[in-house]
Amino acid sequence: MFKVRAIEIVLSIRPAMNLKELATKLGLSPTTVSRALNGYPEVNEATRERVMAAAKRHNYYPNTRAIRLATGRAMAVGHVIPIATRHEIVNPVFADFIAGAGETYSRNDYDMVLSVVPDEGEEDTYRSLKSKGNVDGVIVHAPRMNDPRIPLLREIGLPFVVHGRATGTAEPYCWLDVNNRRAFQRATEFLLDLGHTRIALVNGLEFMDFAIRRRTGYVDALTARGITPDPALMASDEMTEIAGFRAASAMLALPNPPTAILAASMISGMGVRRAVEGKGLTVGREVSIIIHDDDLSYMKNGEDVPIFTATRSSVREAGRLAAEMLLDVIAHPEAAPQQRLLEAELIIGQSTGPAPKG
Amino acid sequence: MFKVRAIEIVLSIRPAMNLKELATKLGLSPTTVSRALNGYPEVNEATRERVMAAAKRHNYYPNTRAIRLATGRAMAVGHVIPIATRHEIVNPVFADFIAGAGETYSRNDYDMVLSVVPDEGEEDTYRSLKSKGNVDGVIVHAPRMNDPRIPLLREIGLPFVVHGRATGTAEPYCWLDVNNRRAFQRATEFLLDLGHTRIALVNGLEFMDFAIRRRTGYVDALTARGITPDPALMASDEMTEIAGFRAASAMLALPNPPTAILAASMISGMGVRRAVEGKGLTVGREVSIIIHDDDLSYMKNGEDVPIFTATRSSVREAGRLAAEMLLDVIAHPEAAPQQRLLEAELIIGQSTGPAPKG
DNA sequence: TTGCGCATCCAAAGCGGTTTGAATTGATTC
DNA sequence: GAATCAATTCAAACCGCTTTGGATGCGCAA
Repeated sequence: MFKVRAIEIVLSIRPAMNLKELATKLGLSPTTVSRALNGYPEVNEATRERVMAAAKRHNYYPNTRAIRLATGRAMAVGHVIPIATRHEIVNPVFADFIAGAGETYSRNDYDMVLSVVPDEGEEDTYRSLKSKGNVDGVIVHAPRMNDPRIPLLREIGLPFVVHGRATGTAEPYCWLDVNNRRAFQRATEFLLDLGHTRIALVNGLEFMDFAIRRRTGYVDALTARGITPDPALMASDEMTEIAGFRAASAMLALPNPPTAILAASMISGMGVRRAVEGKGLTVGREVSIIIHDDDLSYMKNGEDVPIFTATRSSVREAGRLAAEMLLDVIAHPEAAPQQRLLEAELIIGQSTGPAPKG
Repeated sequence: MFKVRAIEIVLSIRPAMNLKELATKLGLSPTTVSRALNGYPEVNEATRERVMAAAKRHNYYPNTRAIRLATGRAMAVGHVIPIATRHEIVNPVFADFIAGAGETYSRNDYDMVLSVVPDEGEEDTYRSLKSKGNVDGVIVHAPRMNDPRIPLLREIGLPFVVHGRATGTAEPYCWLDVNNRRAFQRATEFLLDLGHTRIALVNGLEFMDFAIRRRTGYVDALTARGITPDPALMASDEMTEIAGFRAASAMLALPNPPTAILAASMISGMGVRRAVEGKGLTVGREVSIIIHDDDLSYMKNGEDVPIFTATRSSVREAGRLAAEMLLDVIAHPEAAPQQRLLEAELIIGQSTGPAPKG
């Protein structure tokens, strides 16, 4: 009994083999072993193979902490998530973005570190992340108008990529965004082409940059066809089922109700649908609905919910691409800021149809 | 122009002040400065204050990478998220758990590192996390029956805490779980007390441990009152809106339909509600519904959705507590495995009422 | 034969902290 | 007045890797 236990303890306590030990075992210097493993040219191919084999055999893994200190790089990327507001991790869209970004980091041997901090501590977090050297760069989530994080990050010299854009920021910076304006413009045009003229917008909160752009696209499309946007047909609220339900219910109760509704997300779209059906109307006949579909992996349009006509853009893919961009920025800090605009595609589903005859 | 640019570059390139520099500036040895900052007793209080002040003034932050190498601790905790399946990050519940855990880590100056890896790579990930020394411990998510990760982690000696339990694992291990069996037992009893006898269960996938326990609780409660569980009233599927809708619709179409339905989550509960209303029935009168409510921050029962009667247990709080447990295990690796069972509370909402008179 | 270049390999100096083992000093004890 | 002790402080080793600046040996042109 005691004996067995002692052995276990020894086994679990024995530290992992390190470079020096491996080198000794091979009768080589740590320098050569390190170079052999890292693919440097100044080492004999036969030697390299011997080293690689030995490393595998003794399953040697270089200690990440030592590498990080020696190279001066963190090999890690940060995502700072403020709590208290209901718009971040809280938001189911966020999880998919993180999943996408995480795939990229895994492939490149980077760690993804999430910092969950109180709202007011976000700036301090960036500062300390930088000066303590925990990460090589960060992704900025959910930009707002004149977002203070952008000048801050530039000032402290921490590489970053913004997911979305911050209206009002003058200096160029790295970002990756979906063309929200164009997406909602196209969706609106699609409805106009179907003969709709009373088209409503159930938007997200309009201090978020993407919501502003969506409204612009919607308004532009209407205006271009000579239709004056009706404030009664524009709502702005959280993107929840109940908010969608309420906004749509109110609009449908108007003397001159909409025949088509644009919803900001799948969830609010479900609320809109409930409102329409609750009025005894049929979606796609009396009332058309178009949603924006982030292509969430746990809630596929047409799989988990009936097929909505939608402007679709995978937020997970956006996560992958934003992460790639960030790694690139980290590798080439002096390069000009990259910017990338993804286009959403218009998916025709069963929730839209010709405008009902007056 | 050039001048300004040059200054910027110098500013952004100048490395952060380090211990040695600070020590020199103070006319002290690095040893003393380090000790002063870390609260060791063998340093004069006057000196300590001088050091603290200087550190703040020059805003010195110790380099995390160096600390990690020197102390041999990663000061980081891992969460491994397999992709490909639809049950992890993918799952909106997961985000809230992570947020809760993240709060704990922030408070304790630990980093939270998320590894998003392909399903089949999960075991290798744990191995490499351990041998490369990236983390001091991990949280195991979504345990299944006879989960292979538990023996693996024990074997490689990486501290861990399981969120949930793994039926079939013999050796004791650390876990934190909600008493799912009791929660569903109580919910079922509550319905029985209201006079219901045809009670249905719309469960999650039953290879997940929590789903098994919930069914047990449900079956036990029925059996204890002399009611034989009816297989036609038990469904098991993804916890999506559409799955809830389909399962409930099928049950309500039976010759002898249920008068009450237990749903595994808020989302599937919404599907159940849609099915009930779609049949022209009223929730809380003809059909009672009880859901399990994870108290998700982006979807509050009674705020974003009408109030359901529910068994409630905050998954975010679970994240906080599990993280605390893990930090404790890391600090005292030799201690006996901790285990903690959280009780869900029964929230009485508007979705339940007395059984309709036959 | 000498010298140069190339291919290999290695000793040692970092990276920026923590921690061990002593040294220094002034006060206390006998 | 010598020895002892507690309070402070420091020099140096160490954590495990990378990287600089040589060595070493050998083939080959001069």
